[in-house]
Amino acid sequence: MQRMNGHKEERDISTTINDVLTRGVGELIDPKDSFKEKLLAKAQGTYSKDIIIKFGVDVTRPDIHLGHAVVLRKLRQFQDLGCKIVFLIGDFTTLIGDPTGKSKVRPEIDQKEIEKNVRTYLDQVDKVLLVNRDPNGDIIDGPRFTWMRNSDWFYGVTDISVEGAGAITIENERKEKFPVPSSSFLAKAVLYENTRMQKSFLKHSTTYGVSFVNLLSILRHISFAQLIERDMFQDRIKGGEPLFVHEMLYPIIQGADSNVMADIYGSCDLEIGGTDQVFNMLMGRRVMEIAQKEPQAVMGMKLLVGLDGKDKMSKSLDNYISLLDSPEEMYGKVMSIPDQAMVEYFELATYTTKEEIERLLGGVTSGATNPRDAKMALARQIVEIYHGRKEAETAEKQFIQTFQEKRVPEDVRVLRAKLGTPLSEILVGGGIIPSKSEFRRLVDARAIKVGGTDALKDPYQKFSATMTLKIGKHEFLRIEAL
RNA sequence: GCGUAGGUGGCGGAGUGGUCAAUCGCAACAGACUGUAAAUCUGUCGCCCUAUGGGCUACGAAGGUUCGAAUCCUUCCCUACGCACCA
Repeated sequence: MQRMNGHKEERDISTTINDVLTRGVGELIDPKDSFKEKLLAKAQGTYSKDIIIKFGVDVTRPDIHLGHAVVLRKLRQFQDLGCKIVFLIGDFTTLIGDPTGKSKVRPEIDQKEIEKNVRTYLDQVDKVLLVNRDPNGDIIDGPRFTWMRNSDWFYGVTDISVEGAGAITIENERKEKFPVPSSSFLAKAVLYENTRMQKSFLKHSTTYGVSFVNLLSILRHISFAQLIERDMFQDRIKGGEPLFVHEMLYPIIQGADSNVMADIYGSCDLEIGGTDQVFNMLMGRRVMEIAQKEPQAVMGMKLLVGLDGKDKMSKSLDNYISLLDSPEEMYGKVMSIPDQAMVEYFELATYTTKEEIERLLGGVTSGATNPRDAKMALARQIVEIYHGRKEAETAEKQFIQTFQEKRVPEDVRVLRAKLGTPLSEILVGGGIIPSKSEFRRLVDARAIKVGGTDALKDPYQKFSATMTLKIGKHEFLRIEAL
């Protein structure tokens, strides 16, 4: 009996693992299935080491959107299989700068901005992942999750400056204070975010530093041809566009990250990212091989298209659904995607089984199901994942009332203003409309409706009594007296 | 280092002394139609001003010529391509 049960479980685990390794996966590089075997062994309790999974975070845009969530949700599945996720915050790489950006920002300012972004980013993580936080809400090193930043090893001590001489001090058990020289490693640790530098890293700091010499010894194994074989680089060269050396170095630096992580955690078993990151992640394999370590497996997740149904979801194209969006916003945004994008959204953004997806979309093709209803099911499910069932139902109800029955929603944003203030001023001041010129255009286009029905015609109209405005397609707003 | 071609609005790309806030395409926004889908059609698309008009800021940067400059001159910065240098 027991033996049969054991068999059954084994098969279940194996199916689960297969599913985790395929669903939503665009590319998986795992020669000889060595990573898969680790997963199996872990599930069976025969693998005692941690399975470390690296995810590189770009902190230039801290909002997590549904596209990122595709990867995060995959990471969650790995957590459930017993793996440890390590976020590698690419703050150093970000700081070197995106060459397409025109502005030359001062590093100190940049560093602050990055710091803020790191916070924002990490604050959202537990929408999907299992993390441990201390009473202050800061993420602490846990069995299933931790994070680190590559500036920890790419900065040299000489890169550190201190505001005001002797600003940094340490205190011993006898409450005696000692100034810390700004050039010391400790000062660096204190300076950098005051601070959570990985304890394990601090202990071994000196051994993991990525010195210029070390970097060069890696570089001498990688040829120019290997680097520029990347599509993106080829396109640029053919297009007569500039390609800077540091950009070519990016993949290698990312690879060095994997290598350092393997030093710190004992291994770096898998790196996950979008399919657009596969080249970079493969470079991690290469660097690890050069350093004579077991190379990481690489998993490239399919890229989720944005609301336009064409380009990949990204903040810069403003075609994204943020995890911080309200249930109503989220629901509405999902409804606005083109029908063709539905399959992909089901596969990448929900837990709906393959069979269920096929059934639903089969119904749409045959005409038995209204595409709208399939999409509503999709929207409901996505909202449910991030906000819960109740919120999802409310959002759906409100969507129906607002857009199918054309009623003004009950809880809308409220702006308060003094009586007699021109509406234009209130809306621009409240950040609803970017400029007064834009306000005038909207008025001319009859795009602002009072009470949801009558178009506002007078651009100079002043605020006289509580009113509800509909601006454009989906912006509702109430103005109340101050 | 030398030479050639360039640097214009979110992107592509016109314009080479006044009629240029800058043709056009894409993107975006709004209206109509709809399922807040797609497609289509129409309008808008630097900022400010109670405006069929006026003002301000902008064509890599800084100066200059001119009544007047995105357009001419000078210097500087940046990019691509070629040559040279170096092997």
